[in-house]
Amino acid sequence: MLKKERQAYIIQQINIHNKVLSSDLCVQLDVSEDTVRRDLQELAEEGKLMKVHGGALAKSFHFTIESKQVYSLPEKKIIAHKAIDLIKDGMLVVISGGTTMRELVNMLPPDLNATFVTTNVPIALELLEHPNAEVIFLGNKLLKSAQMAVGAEVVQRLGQIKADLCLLGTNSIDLHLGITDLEWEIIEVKKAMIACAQKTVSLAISEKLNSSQRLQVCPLEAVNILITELAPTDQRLLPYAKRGLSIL
Amino acid sequence: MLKKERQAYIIQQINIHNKVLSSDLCVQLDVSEDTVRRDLQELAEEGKLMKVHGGALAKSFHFTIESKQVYSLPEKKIIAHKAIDLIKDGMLVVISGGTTMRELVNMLPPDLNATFVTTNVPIALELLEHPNAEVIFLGNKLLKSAQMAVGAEVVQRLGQIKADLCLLGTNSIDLHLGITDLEWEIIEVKKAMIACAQKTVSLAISEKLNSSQRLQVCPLEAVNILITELAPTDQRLLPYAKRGLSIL
DNA sequence: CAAGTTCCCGCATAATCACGCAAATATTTT
DNA sequence: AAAATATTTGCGTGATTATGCGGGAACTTG
Repeated sequence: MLKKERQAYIIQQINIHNKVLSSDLCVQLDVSEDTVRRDLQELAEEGKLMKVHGGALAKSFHFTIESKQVYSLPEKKIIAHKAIDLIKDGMLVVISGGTTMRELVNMLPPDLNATFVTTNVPIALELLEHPNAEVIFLGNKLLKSAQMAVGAEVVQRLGQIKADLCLLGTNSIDLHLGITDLEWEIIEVKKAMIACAQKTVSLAISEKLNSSQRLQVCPLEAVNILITELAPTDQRLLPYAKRGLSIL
Repeated sequence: MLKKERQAYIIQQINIHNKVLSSDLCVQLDVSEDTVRRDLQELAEEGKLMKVHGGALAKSFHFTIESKQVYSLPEKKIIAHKAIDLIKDGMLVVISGGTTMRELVNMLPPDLNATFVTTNVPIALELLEHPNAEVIFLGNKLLKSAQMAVGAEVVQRLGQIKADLCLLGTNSIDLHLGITDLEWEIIEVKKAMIACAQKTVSLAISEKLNSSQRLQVCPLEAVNILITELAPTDQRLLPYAKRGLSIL
């Protein structure tokens, strides 16, 4: 096999998977690791990839990683961390949008092998960076304000899914109305998300507690788990625990 | 055996296998390696192949080795600008992915009132920034390498659409196979895009001209308009014009 | 911090290449 | 047709390139 061929193969792999491992390549290409490393180095010098310990990454991959880290409130990280523990290999997870959710996707362990269903464009993009996640985007008309797909199509297709988990970014939650939101079209989708999942998890910063908007997504009883940045024993969470929610 | 014969044979082998080894050729042609090397050098000077250490590669091979462009080239801006003129108020436009297309979306005039259909996540995100564009994302399983939705669902839903324009980011186009691409799933979607639109526009940097990949998206005749960064009168575009494509 | 990878460096080997020259072949001129 | 000229080819030689291997440094991970 010619050197250029090898290098073309490497680039191809990079374009598909966003990364390559030297150890994989030297088996696939049937050459020594040194040769692979030399190839990677050359390609790196030509600016076609980014060499890292153990292999190489697509250049674009690195950029998106660097350009993240902008919207990271420490509270959101805590919440995201708690929620990630709920996701196990093989699960089908429906997730909504929001910056907390983006943080969560960002922090997903790379070896996690789960399938994610979403209607939110930035979330989908973030999920695509994950090496092992399978991503399903339920599309239709996109709502600009929420950067997500909405409408009957989406609701209908959600109805055809049986998910293990529904992770809901939550704008407002209180004891009377449960989860509420602003726009009719968003509510319809969130309702469908909750309906199709076995367990519903609400992710909310503590400041969103005890606030409400006009339209109800679901009553408090429809939520199984509530995650905030607070300790589960915090005073403010007590009323929610009494209503039967698990607090994390 | 005559020199011309030998060289014709070499070209033939290149066309079949996309590569030749000097060592193979000197056995097959029963000449010394020097002769083979001299032939390859000549053919390389004529631009008919690409000489590398140990043999030669098809010219088209050169393109598969190019990695994703991260920054937008000025050529892409020229192309985007030409394409934008084709989009009028009230149109339904199907658009594929790629950096050129992203450039295009970015440059859309803010007062344009059109509807866009896409299956590409970054494009959708970009379109959402536009104040007046209506965006429809056809979703399903997402393909990581292309950051786009693929599969039967998408193809089927494209079939239900009647679009005015299909803007195709083009990886490879040549006179023989028309538009070609790398992955099967991408081709299926692009085919459906072309089928549902009244006019198909191919956007391609001139370096993509006369290159081909393994899988055919559509024959040249299915393309109505070809846009490159070159002047429409450029020599390199003449053969395409003769085949009935409008050149912009 | 300790084990296991991965990396880097220099060297040995083998393949490939470039160059000059002379023999063979083709082309042109006389 | 013979001679002169030009082109092509093969081979020898030495330079260049590609690759694998060993050993020690550097990094990763638990």
